[in-house]
Amino acid sequence: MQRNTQQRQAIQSVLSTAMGPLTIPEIHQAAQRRAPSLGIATVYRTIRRMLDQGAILQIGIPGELPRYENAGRSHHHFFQCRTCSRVYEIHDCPRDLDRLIPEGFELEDHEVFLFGRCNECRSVVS
Amino acid sequence: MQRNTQQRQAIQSVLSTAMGPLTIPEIHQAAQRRAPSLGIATVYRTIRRMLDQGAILQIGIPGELPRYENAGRSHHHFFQCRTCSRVYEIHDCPRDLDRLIPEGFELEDHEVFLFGRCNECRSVVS
DNA sequence: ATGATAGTGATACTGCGATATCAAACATAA
DNA sequence: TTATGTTTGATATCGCAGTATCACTATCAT
Repeated sequence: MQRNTQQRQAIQSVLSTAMGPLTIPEIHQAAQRRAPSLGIATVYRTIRRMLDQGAILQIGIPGELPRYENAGRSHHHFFQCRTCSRVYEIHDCPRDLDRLIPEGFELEDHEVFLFGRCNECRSVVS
Repeated sequence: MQRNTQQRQAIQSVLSTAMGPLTIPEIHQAAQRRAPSLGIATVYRTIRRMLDQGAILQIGIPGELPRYENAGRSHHHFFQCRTCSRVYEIHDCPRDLDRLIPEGFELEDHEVFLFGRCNECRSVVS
């Protein structure tokens, strides 16, 4: 039977308050604020179990480590800042994607990644 | 000085006639029709050199090996078939992506991946 | 034709993300 | 409080994409 440990609480808390999907190292670092001794193996184990249970989803971004976010959120896409590399959720979606595909093809799903500079990084004088 | 070998010609030919970006194993397998003894190390070396020279571009698709395509093509996106895993180019683009991003953010670039079933796989009786 | 040298193929090695191992620590039922 | 069995942290190990090595081969200017 599954136990409710400090470490798991820390990881779940980090994922619940995240602004976007996080990598394993990001989760590890953030969760150590609540559980200082947290080891990287526990992060991998916990994330894998949560994936198996369907509690979180894996998000792949080209050329990056896999990221994880809580399941059950509404359909969304991602914006990655080219300065700080952070990933933000976009709660909107392009329309008419069906018109893009060739005749005879069947569209089931789509992913949209936007890249640029986030609010915070733009306001830094460089 | 760079020499024009059978192996390089085979790899360039494969990339020029491809319907979409190819992985290293895909390039290796296809190029072996023209250069049967072609080794995988030569494919890696040649692709790396062509990347350095700007002759090809690297395309990352979430959860997949990197793919490569000739540079200088017009802006396009990708469709991946969930049955055969092949990737096709889409010569069209969603509009109005600027409206998706939050206030204060700056959009520089975008990637769109479509997933579904290609013409060929749909026509197979299953 | 031939010599200089860039390129090739086989394979050993590297880098690194992810997993397995195991003794110690902790959570929970009784 | 105690016993049981799950979880943890440190670290060894694995898997695999990609690179380095090196003897041999092929290209191409002469």
